[in-house]
Amino acid sequence: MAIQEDLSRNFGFILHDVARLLRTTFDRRVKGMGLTRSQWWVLLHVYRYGGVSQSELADILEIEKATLGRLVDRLESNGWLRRENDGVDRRVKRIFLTDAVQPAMKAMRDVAADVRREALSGLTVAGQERFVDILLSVKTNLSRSENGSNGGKHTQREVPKRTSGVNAKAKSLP
Amino acid sequence: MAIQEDLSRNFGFILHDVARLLRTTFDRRVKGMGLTRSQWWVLLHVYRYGGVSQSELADILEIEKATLGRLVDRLESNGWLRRENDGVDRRVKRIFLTDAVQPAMKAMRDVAADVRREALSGLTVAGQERFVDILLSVKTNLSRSENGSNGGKHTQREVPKRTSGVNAKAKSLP
DNA sequence: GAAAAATAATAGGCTTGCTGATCATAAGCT
DNA sequence: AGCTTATGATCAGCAAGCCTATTATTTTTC
Repeated sequence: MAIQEDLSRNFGFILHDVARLLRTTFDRRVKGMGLTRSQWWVLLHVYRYGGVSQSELADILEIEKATLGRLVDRLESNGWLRRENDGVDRRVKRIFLTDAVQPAMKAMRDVAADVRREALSGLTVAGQERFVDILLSVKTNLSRSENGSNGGKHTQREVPKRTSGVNAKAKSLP
Repeated sequence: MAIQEDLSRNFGFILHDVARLLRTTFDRRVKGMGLTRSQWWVLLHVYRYGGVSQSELADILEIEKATLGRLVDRLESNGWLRRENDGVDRRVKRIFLTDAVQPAMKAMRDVAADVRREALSGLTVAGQERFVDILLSVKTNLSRSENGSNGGKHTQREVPKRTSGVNAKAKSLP
């Protein structure tokens, strides 16, 4: 009788569970579109910050540079984006989307919207807003606690600096 | 201007983010305890369902049998648990905790409680309850939508069947 | 009772996280 | 200028998800 009671209203486990359910539901529906969720997430941010360098992008996505590197490898070899050497700093490679990307991103976006709508069904709009408010406050709490105890790294990041103005079109999403 | 507005109050992305923050905060604090979060999660359920078979456990944890198999490999080789052949069905291997496990599990549990407390700080008890209620309703929505669209698998699972009564001590947690 | 179907565990391959190390290139400091 | 330090990208190795076989063994069906 010990654990079951504990876990059934334990917000940590439930949150973990809901996040996973959200992920797997999405993944199941986009399987076969040629893009994984992580890859789509990368593309979404390259769209927003076109011409970003890999390090900047890794910072934005809050993943390690090595992890991003392999993601970019796959995305590049599947033709979704290309790397270009920076003209000034020869260590830097900048990322640009290819044109092939638009329809797939639109499709993924639509699936995401569907899943969200289904997940939130039954909640009033006001209830959804309160839900988001709570999530944001939990996020703030955790970010603060991260700053307090560790050596930094992902914490206290600046807004990503747009070092290159190239491809800085910020229009509506594909 | 397009994406940033969309994502900043997009519950899917925020939830994903908060769940990750929760995971990484926990992981950072238990690093060096000799157990990962996933391993701890396995042990927790073996504690609850002692003598469970691997397939049953994979069902309970909602992970693939192959994934669990490798987790159990590592846990076994580090001495946290042992496999025993079932006396009746020779395909089955049952999992039992070793005694070494108690202190580590207690420590992990304490960290989890700390992280939860920090995450929820600023919310009233009633607010926390409402939060959990919303999460549970989202979970229900997603489970339903999963049942509707896919071929089953993790969906519509029965309560794990206790085929073996061995080690069925359900006492307070370590 | 024997063939067919189902189930338990494992193996192997792929993705995506992490870490730590390495290499080339820039930047900073006498 | 030259030496040291910092940075950008990559590599290699581990963990833990997924998926699709494969191999024993059981269960079901005829």
